[in-house]
Amino acid sequence: MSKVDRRIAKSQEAIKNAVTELMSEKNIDDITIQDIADRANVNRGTIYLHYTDKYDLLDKMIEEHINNLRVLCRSASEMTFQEGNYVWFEYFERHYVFFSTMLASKGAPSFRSRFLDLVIEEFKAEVDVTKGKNVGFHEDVILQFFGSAIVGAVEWWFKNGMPLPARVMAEQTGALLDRNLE
Amino acid sequence: MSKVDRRIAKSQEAIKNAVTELMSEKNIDDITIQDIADRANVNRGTIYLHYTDKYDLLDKMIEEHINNLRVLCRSASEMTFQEGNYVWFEYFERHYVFFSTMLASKGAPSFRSRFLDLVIEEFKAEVDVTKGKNVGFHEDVILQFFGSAIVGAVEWWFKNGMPLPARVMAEQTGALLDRNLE
DNA sequence: ATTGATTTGTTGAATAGTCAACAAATTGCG
DNA sequence: CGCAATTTGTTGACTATTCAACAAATCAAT
Repeated sequence: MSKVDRRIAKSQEAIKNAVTELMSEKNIDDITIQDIADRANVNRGTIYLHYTDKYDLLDKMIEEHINNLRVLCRSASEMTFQEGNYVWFEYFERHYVFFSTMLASKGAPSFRSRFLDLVIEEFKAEVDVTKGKNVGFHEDVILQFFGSAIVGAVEWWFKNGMPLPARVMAEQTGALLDRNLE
Repeated sequence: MSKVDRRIAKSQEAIKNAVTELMSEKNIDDITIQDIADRANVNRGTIYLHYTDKYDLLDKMIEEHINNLRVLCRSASEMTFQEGNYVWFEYFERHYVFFSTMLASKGAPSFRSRFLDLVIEEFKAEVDVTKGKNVGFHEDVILQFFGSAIVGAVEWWFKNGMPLPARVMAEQTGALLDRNLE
């Protein structure tokens, strides 16, 4: 919580927003540092002050989103799957541009698996899958199975331009998880 | 023209936007410098770096808008009144929050007269009102008459929440001016 | 009027951002 | 391929912004 200098916060915010915008327009490899600087209204040198290169910047952005989701998870640990999922889907909605380009085929190929890892990690922490209706199953099978399921649903949601409200997505995926994991 | 340090431009832009936002929410006298700094996401000291106080800041904003309108006028000097007015009304529309709070009774009482002065000044520069259908009239009477007319129309437009598109306002006021001044 | 709280305007030191210039690396095209 | 143009990453000097601290001014209510 140590107070970050306001200038740093503003510059990084502008830079990250610029990247997400640009990524919805063209492939990451076709984006130059100068493009980012222009869009962010920041001197090119400022970017090097915080990131070693384009990919480091993207990595840090991914890292940050993953971490925000992790925090959301912790704060929602006492909720049902339906409520908890809604918190996630709200976050997705708020960062639509980022997630939809990230999950689109050529955003950052690594993102999908980072995302899946997080989902599974959180399932593992929140649910004891070896009790109840899932006795006898191998834990990793269960986790991989339902982790992939939820990630796939999210992917579908973005690729089809969020055809359902976040609330509905949360309720339906939540219900499916409840039915299988609680 | 590109010699203003980027940081100065960004800070001033943020500060001015913050003020227009805040002015649409409460009276200028109820706005503290800290309010502005918070909204602009800028240190309080930064404001004093550019403006001596709240009212100086507001003055400079007014000055700038008046001047922008003046420049627009020059660049539109070869147009008909209808075309030229459209340029103005587009500018009004783009800065809706500012103009509507400025022309609202409690905005800045001085603004209306500054605005009227500009309109008259530009009429004087663009139109020879003593020729044609206006021979025999006193120039200042004509200028004051039609200056007030256009300012009043703009005022009405803002106070009623821009009930007509800028294009229509420009066409109608433009036609009325053409009929009387050309 | 006397309090206590908020806002103001100013200071000085620390630092983030700017800008221009540079060489090295990469791209792209005939 | 080879060459020109662009992009990259780095540097150093300069300056705008930040932040915390301060006393003075203003406000609000008893």
